[in-house]
Amino acid sequence: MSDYIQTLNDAQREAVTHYQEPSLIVAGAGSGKTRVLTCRIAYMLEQGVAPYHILALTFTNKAAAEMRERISALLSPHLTRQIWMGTFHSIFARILRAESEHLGYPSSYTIYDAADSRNLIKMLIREMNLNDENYKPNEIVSRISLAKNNLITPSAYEANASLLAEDRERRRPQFAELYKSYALRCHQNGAMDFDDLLLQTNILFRDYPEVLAKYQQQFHYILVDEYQDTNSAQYLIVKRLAERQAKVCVVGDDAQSIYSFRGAKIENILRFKNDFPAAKVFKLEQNYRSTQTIVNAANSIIEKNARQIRKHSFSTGEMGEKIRVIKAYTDKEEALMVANDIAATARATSGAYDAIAILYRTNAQSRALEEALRSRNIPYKIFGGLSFYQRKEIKDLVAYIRLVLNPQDDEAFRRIINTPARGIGDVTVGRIASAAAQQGISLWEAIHTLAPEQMDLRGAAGKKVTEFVATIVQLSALRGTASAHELGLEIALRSGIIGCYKMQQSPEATSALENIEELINSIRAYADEQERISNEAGESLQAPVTLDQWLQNVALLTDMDNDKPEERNKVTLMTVHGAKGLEFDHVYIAGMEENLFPSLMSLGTPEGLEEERRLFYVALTRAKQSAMLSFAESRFKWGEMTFSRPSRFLGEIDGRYLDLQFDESELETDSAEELNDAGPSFAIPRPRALRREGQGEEERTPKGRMPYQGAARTYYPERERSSREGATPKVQVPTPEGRFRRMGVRAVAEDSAPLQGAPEPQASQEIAGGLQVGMRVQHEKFGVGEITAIELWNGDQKLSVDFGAAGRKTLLRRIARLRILG
DNA sequence: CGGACGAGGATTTTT
DNA sequence: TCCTCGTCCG
Repeated sequence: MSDYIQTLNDAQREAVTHYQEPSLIVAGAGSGKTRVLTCRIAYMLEQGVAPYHILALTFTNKAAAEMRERISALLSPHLTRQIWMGTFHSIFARILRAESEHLGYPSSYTIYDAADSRNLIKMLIREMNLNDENYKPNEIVSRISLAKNNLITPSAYEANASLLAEDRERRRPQFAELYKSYALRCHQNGAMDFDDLLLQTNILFRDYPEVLAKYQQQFHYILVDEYQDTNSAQYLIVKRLAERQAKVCVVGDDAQSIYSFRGAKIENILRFKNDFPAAKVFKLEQNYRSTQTIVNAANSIIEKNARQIRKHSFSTGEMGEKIRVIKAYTDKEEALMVANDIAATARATSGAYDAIAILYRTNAQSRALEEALRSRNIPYKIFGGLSFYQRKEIKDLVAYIRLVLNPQDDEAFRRIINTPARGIGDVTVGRIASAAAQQGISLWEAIHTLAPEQMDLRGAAGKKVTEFVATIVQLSALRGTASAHELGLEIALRSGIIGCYKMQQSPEATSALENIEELINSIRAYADEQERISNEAGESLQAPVTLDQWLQNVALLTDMDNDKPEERNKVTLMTVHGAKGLEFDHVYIAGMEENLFPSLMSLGTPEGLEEERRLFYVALTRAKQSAMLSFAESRFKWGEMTFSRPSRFLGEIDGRYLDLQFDESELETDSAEELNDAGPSFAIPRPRALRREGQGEEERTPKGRMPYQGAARTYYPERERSSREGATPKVQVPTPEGRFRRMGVRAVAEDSAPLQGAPEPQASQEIAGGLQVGMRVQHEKFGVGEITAIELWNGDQKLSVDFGAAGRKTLLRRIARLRILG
């Protein structure tokens, strides 16, 4: 038996060697899931299974690449290469290319990304004269996506009375029509969106049994990674392929299902035993990644979920340090405290920044953290935001390539017909479009085959269009002779994209040029790589790699894969979603607040809350050695100061594993209130009211007023009157913030000592009884002032105090230590 | 046609 | 706050 088998634990070994049976491998966080998967495949190959009978499906290119690499390390690359291994999307994109004729698509069909879909939808909404109020492009796109993921085709949609009724209720009765035109237009353009890759595969397998049979015979073994994240379309594909003979093995962790908003169905893994009654269940429960503290704490959270496959994760590692929980007054202070702690951690680990990650629920939280890290000279890299392939210059260049390779691609055409600006505006494009529609041809075919006059174009417009045609024709002619990257470079040059950025001197233009260069290099790298793979496998590539092949590949790429050397040894900042599958020695989870984590949007349903809890579970289990959780009592959100309470999740962690660096009562009371506040409505009213009132006041407020005040709920007319003092508008927010910041730095500088300024545990009623409008109070810094307004806020009081010369301040009762003078 | 400016909207996002 | 979209004007 091979060495690698010996190194597995019993549960892992069982899961690896029982490859002849349909299996569900429930793999807890850090339980060596990838290892089991790769060993299982390697073992199968060793046992004589032919690689081309194996289908291994992942969700990310990265996961597929990693697996391929690891199997190659165990066995010959030649074998590994022949495994059908890749993402759902790339594998079925490939199958769809081979079978495209059945569905009436060109085999070189284009793959639309999210932006393409959205643009097309927007255009259709405009064409159909649907008002924007009830037909918001994003909503339409996501509803179409939802339909496709649930295998509802346009005609099925049309025939579904309850869906139609739903649309009528939502006042968008023409949605079905819109969906139909969208699908039709995609088909005409020779394009599939991401969801189509799965939907069309299902249609193919449904309508062409002989095609299905072919692949059923092809794949004897089907392995699916991250099964908890499969959607209905993916589920059905797997089920269909497995119907005849294939042994299905799915690997996943229901506790880490965090993509329901993209159609993932946790039910797929929960009900796997029903679908495959013969399946054996293997549970990998030993966590090799984290300390006992972290594993136990994570267990104590996930226990609260009703729907799950019960398992007991355990660690035999060190107990490890407790999970620290810290409180900050503002998001800025939170960021500084985190940064300071990271500085200390890095010092203790001789500057191993890459062992550290800061995770957060929303990308918007990254800014404050970034600033704090910069101020402490801590190197960091940030994920999220625009990916390489979403940048304008890249999308433009790719659109040129698309059009050169697929003349049907109207979306690409529209994108570049006037990019860089060449004087072909909406009017001209409109005329081309109506001529094309009349003839039933694509936009490119129209300008390519029709004379300008036939499109109602004369003078300058016609001439410009003719020039454009000439450019594209020239480029098309190069297809036969130029290598892939030469053609790419020619396209970049002759399209004028490179020229237009070279003319500008801005840093943006420079970076755009660099990106273009990188894209062209990537074409070359791709071709070289393909060649290398062939050589390694002992085959010779019959034909040189074409740009078509690269394009088909690139549409499904994201830039998560390539880590540049200069990005090493830096602290990682990313959303919790982005961190799935990763691990770090030290993890900081910021923004542990109600309505943020768990997100406000998720609180409407119990399922939503459970998913947030799983998300938190994912976040915590990224940590190998230590975790620190933080929350802020106030936070800038969309330019407005908002106030929040600590996340209920903090209260859900078994207290034995926590090291609270503030008074425990703050957690208990807050989360207790939250839990008693039954029903889904509790989370919604407060912010709504907040925003509405804030906006209402804004109208009456001079411009430049700080949002801190604009957001305030106004119970007392005094407030409004005092807002007349526009003389010192700007000092109001910076001042309290500056105060908090100083306090924060001091608190962290004192290292592990409890935070200064932690409020005395005091019932809010008592506080309310203690203060009244008109009372005089003394503040340690601002001196003596008079209370002009009191608002109740999240169980605390927000005070407006006029300190005379020192200005008018807004303070939180709990935070500001005020002496009452009477 | 295209730049400039203001209003409005803003979870998470493997493909 | 910050990004995107639509409108207005040169």
